[in-house]
Amino acid sequence: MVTIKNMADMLGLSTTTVSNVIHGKTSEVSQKTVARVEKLLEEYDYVPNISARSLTQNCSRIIGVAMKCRKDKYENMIADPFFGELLGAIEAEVRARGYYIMIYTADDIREILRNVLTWNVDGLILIGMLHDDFVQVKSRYKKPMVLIDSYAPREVMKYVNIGLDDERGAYEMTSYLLEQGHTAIAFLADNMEGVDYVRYKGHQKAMEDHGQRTQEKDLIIIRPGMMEQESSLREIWEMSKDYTAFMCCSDYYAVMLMNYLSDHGVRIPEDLSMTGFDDNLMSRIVRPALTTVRQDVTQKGKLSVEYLLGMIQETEPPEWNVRLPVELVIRGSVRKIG
Amino acid sequence: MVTIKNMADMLGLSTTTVSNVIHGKTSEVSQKTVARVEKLLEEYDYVPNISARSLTQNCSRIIGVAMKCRKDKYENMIADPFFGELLGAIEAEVRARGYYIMIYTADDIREILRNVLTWNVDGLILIGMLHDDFVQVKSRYKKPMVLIDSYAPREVMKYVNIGLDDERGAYEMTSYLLEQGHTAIAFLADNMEGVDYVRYKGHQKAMEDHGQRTQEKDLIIIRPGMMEQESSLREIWEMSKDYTAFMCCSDYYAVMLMNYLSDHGVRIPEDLSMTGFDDNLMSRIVRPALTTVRQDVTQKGKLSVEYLLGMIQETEPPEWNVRLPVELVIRGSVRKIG
DNA sequence: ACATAGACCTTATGCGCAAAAGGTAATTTA
DNA sequence: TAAATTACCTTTTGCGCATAAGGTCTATGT
Repeated sequence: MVTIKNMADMLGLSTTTVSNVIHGKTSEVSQKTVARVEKLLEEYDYVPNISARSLTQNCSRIIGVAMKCRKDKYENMIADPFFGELLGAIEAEVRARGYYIMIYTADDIREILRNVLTWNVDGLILIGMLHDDFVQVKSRYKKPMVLIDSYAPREVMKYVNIGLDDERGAYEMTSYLLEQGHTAIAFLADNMEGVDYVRYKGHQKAMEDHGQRTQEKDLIIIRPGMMEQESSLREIWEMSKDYTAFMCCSDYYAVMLMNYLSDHGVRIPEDLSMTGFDDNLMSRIVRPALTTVRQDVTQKGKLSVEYLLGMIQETEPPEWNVRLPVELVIRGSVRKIG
Repeated sequence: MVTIKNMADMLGLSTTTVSNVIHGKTSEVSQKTVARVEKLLEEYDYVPNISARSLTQNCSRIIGVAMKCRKDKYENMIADPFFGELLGAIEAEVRARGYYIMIYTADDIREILRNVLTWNVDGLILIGMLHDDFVQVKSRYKKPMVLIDSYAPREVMKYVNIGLDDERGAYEMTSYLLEQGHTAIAFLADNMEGVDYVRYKGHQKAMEDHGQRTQEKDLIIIRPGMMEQESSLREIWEMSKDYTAFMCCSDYYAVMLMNYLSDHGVRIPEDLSMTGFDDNLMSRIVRPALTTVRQDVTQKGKLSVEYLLGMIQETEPPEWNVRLPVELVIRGSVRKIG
């Protein structure tokens, strides 16, 4: 490994001078010396050691991307088209700005926290973080953070919170289903803590506004692994007989379900209408193509990096709570009835 | 940030003693002191600074994952289900073994190399690397490397090379198509340098073994971005009239194409049969479900980490050239003709 | 002629950690 | 009883880098 000292020795200079050239502080070095140093750096293709730099500057140029996930979902996490797209967008933007990303996934938030601290990351992007976990992170990690899809409570709003207008998205989707004559709607959600809770609220509101009421039994919580489990899928299939429409909180669930159901003779949308959320690649390639709520995942990722790097450079973000617009995308998975 | 020195000062000990406790070298420290130190470490939730450790030990516990990709594919790279799954598997395995991963993507291999060197990564996983680029990496990076889907030439076989039995996969698929009566087969590939070249060879061999011959015009090279471009898709659509089957080197291409073609009135498989490669989630959810060649991407990722970490710990890998098995998966996208 | 200011260097220091080398008692061994 | 060993510490050094604090020499002003 070639170091600044190597370069300095070869040139008969001090490390300071070489360092100054590297950092473009050329006002303090003669033109001639600058040229000599630059030539040698080029020749030996000098690359600084980030660890060393990180030690002195107390900044690592690393952006941490943390998402809590259950053990049984580890491998599927990044593979999930939604996360993949988001991560890809974040990665591209971070790299374009000369930073690096480090991905942390674990089911224990403390493990994530330990990793973040051990690397001394300059800023953190938290994806889908729940309240209790966020509080833990906040108590130990004092640098800038951006939350994505995290619905943190108001009192922690000193951190940028990027998400969708989830309530509106769900409201519009439900309204659309109602307009198409559906009233027996099952709502399939991940859990009732984060984003999906807000979506459910939007759904409820739309139902009420149209004179319908929601019942607890119509809310189906998808536990991890259920979509890959024959028995769970079967259960949902049996429930489907009571409904004319399934409203899912993600394209992934909708698509997996459509797949299973149509394999078992349920015709979509003739027997059952189906909607998703996100507008992934998947929703476009299935048949019937999925009626869903579009969000701009790339924009989400890009924006979060922009805001975070801004905060790292100590500029106040233009907004603390960003709600990106959603758009109803009508395709072929919903049938008009009645 | 709490450091070893902080801890030592609070206890009236030297940093060495604290460091020894941290590293479990308790034979050199009295029981009583060990207990005192451990209590304080726990209390303050001490986390080592990896940068500092990396400096002294000359190892970073980072595994670099590098893939070259063109500028116009940046954001789609990780989002691609194949890469997502692979990356997810690698990430899970690396984390389970106490290492970290850093992802490097760029269109210029020198930029990747610079990043790898700057972080002093302990080992490198190169995905889909072409020969010339690999030579460049090899000339500057001297630590263990594992190649995935890279078809490096024999002389560099000191590095573990993990891939599929691509030739066999393509051979079997072509044989199947021939058995179903197809002879007018177009072969859609990414380029003729890496994996796809070997697949094409397998295709050719099968054709020849069955008394058919391949012509240059039947080989369609998919340039980046083509699958997202109306004009290119239209071109391919027009070509489709000359064939009874399209054999694609990835599920992604097959699915995107199926999508476009069926939107334009081409019935699959009635008018055109279609096959993929990989057996992604996508291939299962499209209709008709895609006939494809299955590979175990998770196994691929896991194995590459296993081998790499083995090499880092200086054990010779059991194999230098790993060809994972492939399996023909027959679904509904190929029609029997004649 | 002497102070002052720049231009262009170097020396010294410390980031947090690991490990080699060096202590000092208490305990064992021959 | 002296030498050797052991148990349990500390001091010192250096990883590669950035930077504060010092140098020395020349040009400029009065």
